Amino acid sequence: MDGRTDRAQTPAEDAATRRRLPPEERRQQIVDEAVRFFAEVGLDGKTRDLAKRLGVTQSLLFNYFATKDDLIEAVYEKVYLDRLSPGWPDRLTDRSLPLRVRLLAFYTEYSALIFEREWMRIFMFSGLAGAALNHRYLKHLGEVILRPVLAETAALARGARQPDMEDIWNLHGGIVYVGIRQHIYRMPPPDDPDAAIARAVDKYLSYFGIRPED
Amino acid sequence: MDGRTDRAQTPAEDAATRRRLPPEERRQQIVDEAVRFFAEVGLDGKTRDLAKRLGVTQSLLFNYFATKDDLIEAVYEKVYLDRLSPGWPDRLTDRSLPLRVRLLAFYTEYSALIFEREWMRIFMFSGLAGAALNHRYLKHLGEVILRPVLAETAALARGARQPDMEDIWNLHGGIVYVGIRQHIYRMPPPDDPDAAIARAVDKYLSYFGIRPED
DNA sequence: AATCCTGTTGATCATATGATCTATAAAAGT
DNA sequence: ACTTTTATAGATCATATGATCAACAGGATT
Repeated sequence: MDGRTDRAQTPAEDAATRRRLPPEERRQQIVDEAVRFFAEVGLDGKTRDLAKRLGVTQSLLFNYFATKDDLIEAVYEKVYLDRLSPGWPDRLTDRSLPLRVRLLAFYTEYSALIFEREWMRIFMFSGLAGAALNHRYLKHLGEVILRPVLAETAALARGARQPDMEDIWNLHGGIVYVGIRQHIYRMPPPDDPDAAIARAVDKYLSYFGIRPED
Repeated sequence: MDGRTDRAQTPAEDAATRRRLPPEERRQQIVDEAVRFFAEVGLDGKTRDLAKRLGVTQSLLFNYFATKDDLIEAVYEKVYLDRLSPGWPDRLTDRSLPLRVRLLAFYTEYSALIFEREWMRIFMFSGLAGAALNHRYLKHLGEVILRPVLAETAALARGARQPDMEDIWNLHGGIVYVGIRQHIYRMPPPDDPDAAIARAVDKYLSYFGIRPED
């Protein structure tokens, strides 16, 4: 043995992760790590494994969350909340700008938010589990984003072709699928995701005879 | 108590599920039910619950599969196998037919195969779990379906616009997303899925200046 | 420096879960 | 009818897992 005393603050322990944190801070720390953890291994991840990652006892988790389900609920809220900015409906319907510009702005920002491993995977896990928040989110998305997009498209569409909701879902799905490929199936991302999005939007608009400057 | 003897073949037991089946038959029965079961509850479904569904002891499962992972592997094989018919590459590149006809035929048949709850959910669960078969399938799909579609599109594209692989993935993703919405997120299906597919294909073709008769 | 509050640990419980093994009984062979 | 074979059940094991609780110790207050 070397001369070091062994009453040590174990050197393996992260210096930044000091013990005895204020409750709110600890709670956030737990939720943050839980998001990463459950996103990786799925919602059946074990509390002991999560605790190990946190460098904390498994029993501590139950000091902050009465049950594992409560913890998962907190993960859902952390992940789902503020993912749909309240400003978008207005911006999507701001007819002082061409629809193309509006759609590109929306999907560029939105994809930056959702093409993220944690979000994509938690969303998928929770969807498969039939979580209520998942349904609410999709309903909300349909109402505040997709339906306005439909209305804007219909207003500008020229020719006999009129969009229906299925067309909007197709646009949306084609774009979201980029993130699914990357984060769920772990395929390599496109060279230029923004370019891919732009082409998807252009394909969509041109199908309804809407020009870039419309 | 009533007068019935209790040595009964329990009336609850399904008459069709007679005991002591020939091994191959029993094995298939187990895999078939396992597909439904794991598709519903996820790959962390418990062997005891599966056995209960089968009206069989939990220990019997381990007579047919050494481990639970082996059973899941059998589920994967059952589900993944024969999902990509070997005839499609030839049919997709058969230039005696318009590309539109070929694409519609493919996606109509393909969607009939994959817009199925068991497939969709097992595919997603296995993708999230990082299963090797999932990667292989997607690689295969890219090689035998999407790449030929790219080549066919490129051959017919008029104007400056040339398709790249991302465009094909976008077409594909937009269509597959119909199934994801329906079976993963449990949203109501489109009124007419085939019509939705046709519009997706038409949108795609028209973007590259390909006419229906090309 | 002594005291108090409470965030954290360590031991532990009850149950769940994958897996094993022997006894049973259904069918096939003779 | 008797024997043999083997598919299946039932009991059981070892470990994993969510959850509980008393005891400890960090750090603020006095």
